[in-house]
Amino acid sequence: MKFLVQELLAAAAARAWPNIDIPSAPHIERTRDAGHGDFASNLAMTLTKQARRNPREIAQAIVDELSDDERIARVEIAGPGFINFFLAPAVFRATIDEILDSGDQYGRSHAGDGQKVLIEFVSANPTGPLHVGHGRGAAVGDCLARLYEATGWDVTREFYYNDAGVQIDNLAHSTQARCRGLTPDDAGWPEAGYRGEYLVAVAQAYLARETVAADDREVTGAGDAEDLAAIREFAVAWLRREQDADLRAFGVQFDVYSLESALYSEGRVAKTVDALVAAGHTYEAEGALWLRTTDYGDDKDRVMRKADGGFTYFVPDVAYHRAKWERGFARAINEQGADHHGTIARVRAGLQALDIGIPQGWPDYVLHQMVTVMRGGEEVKLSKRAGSYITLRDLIDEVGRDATRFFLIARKSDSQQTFDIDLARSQSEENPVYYIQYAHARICSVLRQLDEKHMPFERMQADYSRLESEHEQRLITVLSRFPETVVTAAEDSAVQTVPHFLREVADAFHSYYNAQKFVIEDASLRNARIALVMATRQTLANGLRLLGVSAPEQM
RNA sequence: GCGCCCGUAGCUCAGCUGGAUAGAGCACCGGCCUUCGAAGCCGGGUGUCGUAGGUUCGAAUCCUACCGGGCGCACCA
Repeated sequence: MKFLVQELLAAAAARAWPNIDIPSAPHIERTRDAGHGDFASNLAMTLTKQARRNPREIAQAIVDELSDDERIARVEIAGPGFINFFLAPAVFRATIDEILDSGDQYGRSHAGDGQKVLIEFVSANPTGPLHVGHGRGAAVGDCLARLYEATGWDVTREFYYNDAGVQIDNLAHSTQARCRGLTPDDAGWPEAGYRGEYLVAVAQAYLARETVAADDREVTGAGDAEDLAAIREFAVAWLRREQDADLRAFGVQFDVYSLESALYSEGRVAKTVDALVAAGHTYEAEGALWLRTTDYGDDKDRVMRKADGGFTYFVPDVAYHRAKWERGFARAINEQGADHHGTIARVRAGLQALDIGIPQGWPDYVLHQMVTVMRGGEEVKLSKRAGSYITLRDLIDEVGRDATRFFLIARKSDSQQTFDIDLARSQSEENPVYYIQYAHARICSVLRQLDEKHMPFERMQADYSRLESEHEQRLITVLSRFPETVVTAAEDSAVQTVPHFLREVADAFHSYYNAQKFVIEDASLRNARIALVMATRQTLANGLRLLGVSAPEQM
């Protein structure tokens, strides 16, 4: 609906002012005040400089060129030069049919035009269970993926991890110590080893020669406490399996797993270094090989090859992203914790220095800020080494998958968040997710009632013109905003706008529910109301699906 | 010290590609179940939009400085 007004306006403006650059999608917004119509545009005001006229004159010229369209009832020029559009009531009512006809496709669009986008998220190294921060990444990343799918993109969900570095060595040594029956405070426990109890189970399974299968690997324990390489393989597979299980319980799955070790074994790291040297952006100093990332906006140059001959982690990062580019992803989004923001500038700089045509701002980053967990009125510290922290699994078990996902998505990802477990549990009824799910369940209940009373829905009988109450108008208007909400949420990576929107839908519906009856004799009115309510149910279900939250038929 | 993010009602947060009187929820008070589910609805008030400047016809929104909080600033990953 918004897009319709936008098109008409752009066309009229182009006719009125052929010599001026008119944006193809001029700024249009929903009005807050019904007296200002349904949509308003400030286009005329933005053209004052170019047109050298006052905004009201410009607006008048545009309005004069607006083509007649039965869907637009009236256009007004108001205030300093706003163009206000009043839509024909039939347009709003047509939304109901549009939703019912589209079904689970309502809200989907083709803006992405089938282009490939790679969304990398979670990417936790397999050294321990996933914690709440990973949960936020999983919720946000998966929601982004769903938003991109809904707007016509060909989405790949990817998980990148390191199975061979220093941290994994540490994991192997810690597991080996557990195999030998050591505990963290014993003599001989590896320095800075992972102290978590979870490694006891890993050690036992390894010694018992169990087979573990993660989504991307399968390993059988060798049972030999002296074989560090075998322990490493086994521990990685075990923890990957745990992560996969937790993610699956959270409703998140990946299409591709990428290994840092593969970048080495496939020669991509070496190739990247060679390419950077060949491009002339490197120099040797203090025994190390440096990349002049400052040429590309980084605040200092970065070491690529250390004095000891090893590469810094920055090199595989660049090699990895180069591979993403070469795989054909003109758009790539990295969802990660804000504590990694320092790597953004240097990864992009490294990609620029390759001189292979990668755009400056590629890839995109969506960062999420820290989640502080509160329990019993106290902050729970996230210390992996001490082994005491709230895992994603704990949260799912305690507050449920739906509430956890909803909660982690409901606020802007670049704001810090406090997750109060006690609050989420004890007041779970007041959690907004239930408010929305309840609206859905309530509608299903109404439909069941009608079924029992043998009042089947007959769309041909519905007279939408009888949906005149304020509640009905408001509900229809809110529902009509869904498609543009999805587009904007995807474009801006603003996942929190979806839960917000759903809150409004539920709000409009609950008010309506309390004000009007649906099980009534008057068939033309009844069917119209049922149509509206069914459209509401569909919109709620589609919106909840974007969040990965269930839409229950009863609660 | 440098960089990034945040600072909106008592609390938790929307709104931020500038727009017409700044919005929700929670909490608090008072109503509403013989009628489609009260996990609901209706009514009641709350703001120096961190501070100070600047740009603009117009600033919570953009710019600058400062204050406060968080996170980064390795030849660790």
